[in-house]
Amino acid sequence: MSDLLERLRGRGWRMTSQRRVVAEVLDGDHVHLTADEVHARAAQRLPEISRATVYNTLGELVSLGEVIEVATDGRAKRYDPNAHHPHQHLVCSRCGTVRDVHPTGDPLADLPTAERFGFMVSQAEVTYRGLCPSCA
Amino acid sequence: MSDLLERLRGRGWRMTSQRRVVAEVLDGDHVHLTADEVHARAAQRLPEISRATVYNTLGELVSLGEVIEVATDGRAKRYDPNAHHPHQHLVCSRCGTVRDVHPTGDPLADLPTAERFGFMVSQAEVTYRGLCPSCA
DNA sequence: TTCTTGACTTAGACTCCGTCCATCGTAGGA
DNA sequence: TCCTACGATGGACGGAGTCTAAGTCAAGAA
Ligand SMILES: [Mn+2]
Ligand SMILES: [Mn+2]
Ligand SMILES: [Zn+2]
Ligand SMILES: [Zn+2]
Repeated sequence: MSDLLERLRGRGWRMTSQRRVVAEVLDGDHVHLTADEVHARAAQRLPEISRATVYNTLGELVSLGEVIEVATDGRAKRYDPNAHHPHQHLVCSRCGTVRDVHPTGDPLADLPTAERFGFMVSQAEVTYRGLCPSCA
Repeated sequence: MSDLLERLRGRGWRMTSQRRVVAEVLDGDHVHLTADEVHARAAQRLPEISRATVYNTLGELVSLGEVIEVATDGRAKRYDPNAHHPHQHLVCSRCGTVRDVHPTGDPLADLPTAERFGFMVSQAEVTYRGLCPSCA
């Protein structure tokens, strides 16, 4: 993640303290924070950072492919910096905990042409649901 | 779907005109309406039906397993009466159109025990994304 | 049939998540 | 050092969904 800042600079980003702090908050694996959680953690280091800036920065990171947006069912989207190792998610249906998982097999290959209805299918997203050890 | 009303009566539901109309609107396969679309169609037959009642009825149908809730990424949830034939969804990333699809293979079987982290995994939901013929 | 009652419906206020906008500030090149 | 276009700010705004208090009515009892 330390080289994320380098990659962004290389793409012509102005390096502001706000963007630096958001990138720092997203450091690490198995991080799946909501925008407001990112904002809260960023605000510990940079108290006056605004929600709008967090949303803007997250949106930019997503469209650069540096962060993945994970939509979880009615609640706020989560932002996942683990964008360079494709994976799927296992979600606890009770408490909402999210884990990265790596299933075998390619779900895209499991969708026959006859079942594509002329769509240009580009992505298959698998969400496993169940009860986590603490909730079971 | 005609026997849906029977099943509901059997479960002790009061049969109101509002519930009847919502059930009628959801009749058919490949129906994936938002709550507001359900409300609009229901209001053609029963002009004074309220949004709250539509939400209540849809929620009840979901928890009875008669309708499936399909969360599509930031937009409004869609309600799918095709609950008794398991299937997955193909979503247009541009216009949001939803199609039912039937992939081969079982994604649950593709998740090794070592990748389950002690969860009691009970469900795998696959969302295929791409551009529909009109959007491509 | 009429009565009774609690389940159901309603309108609108409210919450949550996210976007937009006008204005201000500043990173970084000249 | 100065300039300016890019970025930050906060507050208004919007869509989707929930909640509540008051009114209505389905359906069983008599
Ligand atoms: Mn992840
Ligand atoms: Mn469907
Ligand atoms: Zn849990
Ligand atoms: Zn489309």
